[in-house]
Amino acid sequence: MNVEEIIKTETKIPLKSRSIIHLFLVHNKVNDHLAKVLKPFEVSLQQFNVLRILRGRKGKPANLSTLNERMINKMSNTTRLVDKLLVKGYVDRAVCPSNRRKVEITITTEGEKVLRKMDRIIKHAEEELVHNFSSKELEQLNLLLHKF
Amino acid sequence: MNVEEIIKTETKIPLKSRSIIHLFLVHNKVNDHLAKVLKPFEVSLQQFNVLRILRGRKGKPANLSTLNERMINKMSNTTRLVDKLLVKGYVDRAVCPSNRRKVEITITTEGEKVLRKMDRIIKHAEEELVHNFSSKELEQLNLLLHKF
DNA sequence: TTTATACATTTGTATATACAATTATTGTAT
DNA sequence: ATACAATAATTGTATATACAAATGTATAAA
Repeated sequence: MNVEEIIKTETKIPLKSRSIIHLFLVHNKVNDHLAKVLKPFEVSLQQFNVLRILRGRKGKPANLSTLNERMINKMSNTTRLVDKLLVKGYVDRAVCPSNRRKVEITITTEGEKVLRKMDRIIKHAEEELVHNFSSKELEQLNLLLHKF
Repeated sequence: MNVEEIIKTETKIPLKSRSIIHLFLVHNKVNDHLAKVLKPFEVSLQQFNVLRILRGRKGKPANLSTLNERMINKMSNTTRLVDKLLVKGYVDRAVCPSNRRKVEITITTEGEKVLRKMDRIIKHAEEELVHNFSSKELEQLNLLLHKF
């Protein structure tokens, strides 16, 4: 993935800008690919992440704020995201009895079922995406990303 | 930027997934920051990129397909993006005389003027974002991103 | 108790984007 | 010249998102 070639510029880009453009290009590639493999399930990457978070809570319900905290893309409208999962039957939503301002969101067994299917596909996609990397290189990448 | 801390999980994430999540987190941070510094100009990062591409053509007009090619986020609706720049007076649009299917988009002097202002701000923002990196580390990051 | 403040979520609005369908123009084969 | 395919851009539709404002509930102060 050569940056200059992809964005079709003849001029050499300064290192700092180049790094950031490179980051965007790679993110787009990864994002597009993951979105594509989730397409058959008719869920977005965001929705998939919400389901994963809910499963990670092992039955303990999550309210919207905690959900938001754990999400990769902090977004303001988690309400509508959960709505989508609700109509698909993948999550339940109930008013929290101890604090009626809050809502309690849990994953349904149906949600867990499709999530297991998605897991396999996503795992495979991730492996494809990083197939050029050795473990050592991935460790190195994480160290560098950590500097941002 | 510790991944597990940010997404608030106790369980250790496998290296491959961790790398991808890390990539997303960093991208979000960078994207948010750049969008924020462009906010006062009321242009999106995408619009800024279009202006930069047009300037790079040094007067030579660009049509929508070439514009699309050079954009970081390939998007289907460049038309509407250019519309926004048009109402701001930053670009001109004309039908290509030699091939009336095409349009010719050029940056206006007003567009160039604001672009120069944005350049300074973006340069500064980029330097802030990578301030923890040495040149050598940035080179290394680029090499690793190249593997995607 | 009333009032104010903080909290948690929802809703409204504008913009962004993905994808498909449509329009207009050009090139080409017969 | 006509028909058909290819190209370039635009439009329609559904969904996504950012941001601000509004709603409803709980807590604290006077």
